[in-house]
Amino acid sequence: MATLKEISAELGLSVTTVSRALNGFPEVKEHTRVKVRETAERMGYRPNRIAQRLVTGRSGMVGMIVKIKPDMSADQTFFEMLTGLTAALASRDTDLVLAVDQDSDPVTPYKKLLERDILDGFILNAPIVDDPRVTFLQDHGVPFVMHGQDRPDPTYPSFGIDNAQVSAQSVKLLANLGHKRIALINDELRHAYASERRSGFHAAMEQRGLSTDYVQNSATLESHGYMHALDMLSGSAPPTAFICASTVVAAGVMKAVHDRGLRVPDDISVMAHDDALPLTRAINFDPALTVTRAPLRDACSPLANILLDHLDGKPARELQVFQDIETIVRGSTGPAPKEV
Amino acid sequence: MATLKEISAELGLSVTTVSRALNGFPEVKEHTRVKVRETAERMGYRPNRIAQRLVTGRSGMVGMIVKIKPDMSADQTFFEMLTGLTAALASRDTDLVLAVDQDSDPVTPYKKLLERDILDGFILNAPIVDDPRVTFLQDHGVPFVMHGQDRPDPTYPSFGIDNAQVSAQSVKLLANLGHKRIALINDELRHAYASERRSGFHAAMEQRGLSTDYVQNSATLESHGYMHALDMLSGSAPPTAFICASTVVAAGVMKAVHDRGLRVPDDISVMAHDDALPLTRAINFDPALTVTRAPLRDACSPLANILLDHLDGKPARELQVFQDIETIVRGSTGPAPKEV
DNA sequence: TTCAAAATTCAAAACGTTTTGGAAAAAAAT
DNA sequence: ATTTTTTTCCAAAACGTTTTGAATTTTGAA
Repeated sequence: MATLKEISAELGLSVTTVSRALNGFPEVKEHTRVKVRETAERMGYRPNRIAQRLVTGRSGMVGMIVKIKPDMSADQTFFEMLTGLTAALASRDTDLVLAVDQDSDPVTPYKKLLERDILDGFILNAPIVDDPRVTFLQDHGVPFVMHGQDRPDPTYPSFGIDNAQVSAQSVKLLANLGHKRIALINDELRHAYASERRSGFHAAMEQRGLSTDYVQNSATLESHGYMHALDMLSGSAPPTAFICASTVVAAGVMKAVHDRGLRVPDDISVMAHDDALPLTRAINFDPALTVTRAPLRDACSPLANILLDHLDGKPARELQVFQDIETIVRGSTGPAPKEV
Repeated sequence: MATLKEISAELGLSVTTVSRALNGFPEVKEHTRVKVRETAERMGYRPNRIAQRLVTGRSGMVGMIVKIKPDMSADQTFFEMLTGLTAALASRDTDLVLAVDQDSDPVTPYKKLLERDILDGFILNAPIVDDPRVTFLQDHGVPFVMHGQDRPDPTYPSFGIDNAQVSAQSVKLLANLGHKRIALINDELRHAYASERRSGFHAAMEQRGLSTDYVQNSATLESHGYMHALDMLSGSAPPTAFICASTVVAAGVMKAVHDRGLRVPDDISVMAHDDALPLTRAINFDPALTVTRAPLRDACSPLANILLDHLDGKPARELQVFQDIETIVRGSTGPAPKEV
C-alpha cells in the first residue's frame, strides 16, 4: 500500500504538494496535479483513514442504537434504514457503528457507546415526545441528527416528514369526498410522530367543523387496527372513513370492514400513511390503498448528509429539513355514502 | 480530554513511562505506576483510540455483512447475534461495522467494504457448502472467523456446533426409544450445516440398520414443516418420529401431526435443534419440545474472541472450536408406538 | 531589465500513541 | 572499592496524514 511519502519520493515532490494535489486544493499547478493523480493511481495509493482521522480529529464513525422490541422481533424499518444509511455514509467515508438497546433506560446505550470515545455523532430515530436522549446528548455536546422531531421547534438537525401535514392532507382528501365522520387509528401518543398526527388531525377536522370522536392511539399492529375498526363500526353513528397510522394498520382495518359485511370504498373509505416498506405494499391491497406517501428509504441519504454537514460545522438551524409527502389516490377511497 | 503528554508533564515523567505504567508493562516501579494511575484517573485520561490504531496498524473495526432475504424480512437470528457480538467486541475495544448484502453475488459486499480499507477482519455466518466468500477472503489475505464451517477440514478460524453430532444425538435418543422410521426435516442442502446434519443423520441411521427414506431438505419455514410432515404421515409406513432443523419447523410438524388426528408423543415423537432464540421457545410448545440445544447467543463471545486472537497472531488451527450441545428431553418424545 | 504580485512548492510541526535502543540509577556480586 | 547485573526510566522515532508559515518560482507590469 503506497503512502504519500512514497509518491512524493517517486515524483521528487513534497508530501504537502502531493496531499494537496489529491485533495483538490487550488494552489497546485494543473500539470503536477495530473502527474500526481497518475502515479497515485499507478502505485495504488489509498489514503490511510486512520491517519486522516488522527489529524482531523474525526473518527469517521457515527453511531446508531437499535431499539429491539421486548419479543426481540426485528423492526421491519430497521433493515430499510440500515441499507440506505450505510450506503449514504460510505459515500462520505463514514462508517456506521451499531449497538443494541436492551436497557430500560433509553440513554444508557448512548452513554455506553460514548464512553468508547470513538464516535463523531449519532443518528437517532423514532423520537418520543420530549425525548430524553436529546437532553442527554445536547448536555454532553454530542452532535446528532434526528429522524423526526421530538418537539415543535427543535434546536438540533433533523429530517423527517411534516406529520401534521400528513393528517391535514388525509382529512382534506376525505372531507372533499364528503366524509364527515372520519376516524384516526393512530400510534401510541408517546411517539412524537403520533402526537403530531393527532394534532394535525384535530386541527384539520375542527377547521371544517367536524367532530373528532373517532380517535384511537395504540400500537400499530394489524390486530389493533382490526379491533378498533370493528369497535368503531359497531357504534350508532359509525365513521365512514379511516385514516391509519400505517399500511399494516390499514390491513387490519380493511379486514374488519370486510368482516362487518361492508365494502371498501363503497361503504367505507380507508387510507393510510405509507413508508413504502417492501413487505407491505399499498398497491397490493384490494382495493389498492389510497395513501400519503413518503418512502423511508428516501430519508437515509439526507439523514447521513445532514449529520455530516453538521459535523463539518453547519449550524443546526440550517439543517432542519422536511421530506415531501405525496398523496396517492387509489381504490380504497371514494365518496361518502348517502346518509340513511 | 487529557493526553499522555499532559499526564507526563504533570508528574515530571516521560510519556514512555506513563504509557507503560498504564498498559501494565513490568518495567515500571510499582510506586510510580500507582501515581500515574491516580493522576490519569484524576485528569480523566482516556486513550485516543485513533492514535493507538495509527501506531498499531489496526483499525479496531471488524465487519459483518447482513444477508437480507428477498422480502427484506429481518432474520430473527440477526439481532441475537448483533446484541451478543457488539458486547463481546466492545470489551476488547473493537467496533462492529455492518453492511447489507443486496447483491446477487455473495462476495461483492465484502469487496466493497474491503475497499473502504478500514477493517481488521470479518465475521462470517451462515456458510454455504464450499462458500465462495472463504476463497475470496483467503485470496486477499483478509482475516475472518466463520460461524460454522463450510467444509470438513477448514483452514480458517471457526466456531460452531458439530452438526453431525446434532443428528447423531437426536437419532440415538429416538432409536433408544424404539423408533425405527425416523424422519429428518432438514434445511436446504446448500447450507453447510444442513449438509452436515444430513450426513450425520445417514451415518447414525445406517449404523443402526435403519432406512433413511424420510428426509426432506427445504427452507426452514413453519409451512414447510407442516407440508412435509403431512405428506410423510399419509404414506403407507409413516415415520413415528421427526427430527426438525429448527423449532420453527417443529411447530409446523406438530400442527400437521395434530391435524392428522395423531398425538405427540403417544403416536409421534417430535424433536428439533434449538438455537434458543427468544421468540420461539421450545419450552412453550405443547407438549414441551425435546431438543438438542446450543444457544446462538453463546456463540457471540467466542466468535469475537477467536477473531481478535487471530488478529493478534494466533494461528488458525488453534482457533477451531466446537460449541457443546445439550440434549434436553421434554414431553414431545416418547416410546415408539407398538406396530399394528 | 527590475520589481512587485501572484502562483506554486516545500520543510516542519502537529495529531496521540507505541516502540526502540539506550542511559541512568540502584542493587548485587566480585 | 570496583565491576556487573538488574531495575527503572527516558529521548527519539515511528505510524500517515493535514496544516502552517515561509520559500521559491513564475508572471505581469513598470
